[in-house]
Amino acid sequence: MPPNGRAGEDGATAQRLLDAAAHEFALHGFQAGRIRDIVDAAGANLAAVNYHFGGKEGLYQATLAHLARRARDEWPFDSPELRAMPPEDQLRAFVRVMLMRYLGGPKASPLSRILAHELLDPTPAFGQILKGVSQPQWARLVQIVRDLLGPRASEDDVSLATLSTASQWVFFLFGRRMFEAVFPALATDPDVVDRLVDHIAFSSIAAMRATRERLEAAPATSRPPRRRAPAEGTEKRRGTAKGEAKDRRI
Amino acid sequence: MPPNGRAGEDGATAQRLLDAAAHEFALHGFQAGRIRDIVDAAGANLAAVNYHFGGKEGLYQATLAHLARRARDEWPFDSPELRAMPPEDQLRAFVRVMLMRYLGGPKASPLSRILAHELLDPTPAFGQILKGVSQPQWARLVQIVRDLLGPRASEDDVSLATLSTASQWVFFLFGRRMFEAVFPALATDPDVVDRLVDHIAFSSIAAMRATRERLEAAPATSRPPRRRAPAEGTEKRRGTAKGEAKDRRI
DNA sequence: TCCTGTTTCAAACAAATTTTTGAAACGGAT
DNA sequence: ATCCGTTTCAAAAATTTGTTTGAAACAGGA
Repeated sequence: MPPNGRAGEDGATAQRLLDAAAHEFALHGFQAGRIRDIVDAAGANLAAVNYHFGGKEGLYQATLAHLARRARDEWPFDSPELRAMPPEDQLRAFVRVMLMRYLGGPKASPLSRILAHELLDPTPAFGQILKGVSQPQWARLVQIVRDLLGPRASEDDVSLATLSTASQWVFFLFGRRMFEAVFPALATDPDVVDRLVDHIAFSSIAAMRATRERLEAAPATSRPPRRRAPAEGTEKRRGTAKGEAKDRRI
Repeated sequence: MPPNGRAGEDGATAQRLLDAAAHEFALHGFQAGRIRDIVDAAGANLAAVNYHFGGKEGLYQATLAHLARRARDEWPFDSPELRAMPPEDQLRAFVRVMLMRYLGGPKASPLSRILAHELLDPTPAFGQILKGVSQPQWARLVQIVRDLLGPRASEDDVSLATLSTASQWVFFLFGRRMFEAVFPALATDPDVVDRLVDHIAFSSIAAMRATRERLEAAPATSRPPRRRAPAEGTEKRRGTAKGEAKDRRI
């Protein structure tokens, strides 16, 4: 009989399963990820997943924990040395780390891709991964942006500028294939990442400088001039009511 | 016996199936989308999908075709009137259309979300949807950006600026949940879309203006100053070899 | 060596999902 | 009214995929 189901990262098999699971879940997400493919890649028996992790969901959880731990070590986006630099350089360093995570080829972070799947079709683990992985990064970036925008910037100004900046690398979390298809010349440049870092840092800083100038010119409001009016934004979710099948989806 | 399996959009049932399928596939993608949920939502029998579309894959194909046709009509991003405006206004209009597609609540385009799923975990339909849906939009945007950057801009300059601009709305194709979690104040503003349009247009134009100034100041090269060096970018795909199960995935 | 707890394995099992089937309902034309 | 092609339906097969099982292999210590 299995000890309790609850195991973590002791045996060599369990370790190989975690690595293979990271790959598979990164590629296809939780629901579409096949545990048969995982055990094949890990050279393990089908029952190993249940023995070591108590099931597919347990393996997923363990994989997330495993990856989160590794990501913190391998791609630090914060450090005392960084904090000592001017905000422009802090931003540049931040951009580099993020782009390496997303475009860094074999070194790219599977966790990022899993987060992408969770964003599109969340599982119960969504909240946890958002809080543990994304929030710290956003918080750090918000600090940098606030420095760049200066004291006149409102919270919303900072939020908007943070979004615009981050989106320029978050794009590659999803859009790598689109990038390669639409801009093949750029995408095949061996220096892509460097050129992207340069460009994103340059244009983000330029945009924020312009915003700062606007804010410091007009002392009254902080919202840019409006032109048109109406909008809305809500959307349905998959109801947990309607006694349907298992709720592997949120 | 089914006529041939090949049907399109004649019967009322087939139409309802298409609508329900658009919703389901937009939410969960092809693989995770359940045909049982589709027929339930459409008030049709389980066998109807096979009768009318020859199977789940046929329904998916038909849904894509159906949505592509509708998207062209409902959210035009190009027109003679638009072309007559100054490029700044063209960009603003473009941003608005795209944000409405992604954040427009019930009016948001299911096709966009399906594209998102395809980007993350492509099916054989990926090429078709990229070519038919995305490419025209990118091409139009590239034109606008080229106008804004002026004649000194190289192809790569245009590509980079296009990416930076587009990424600011493409973000919301995937990141809506993140947006809501990280910037709740902004996300619940009833005027979000308008504020985002204003901000994205403003900061994109500011960034491009800065790039243009840089280009026109230094006549020689067109690449911004470098700082660090190395990088790479490749990644494995799921091999079609290794006689595995059906290749619903690419 | 023998015992004991752990790990691996092939096969069976179970649950969920897609596909098929054969009959019934339907609707218009003869 | 009857015929015939089309469409719908409930039920059953087939497939895919996660889980369980019972035995065998393994490892370390009495």
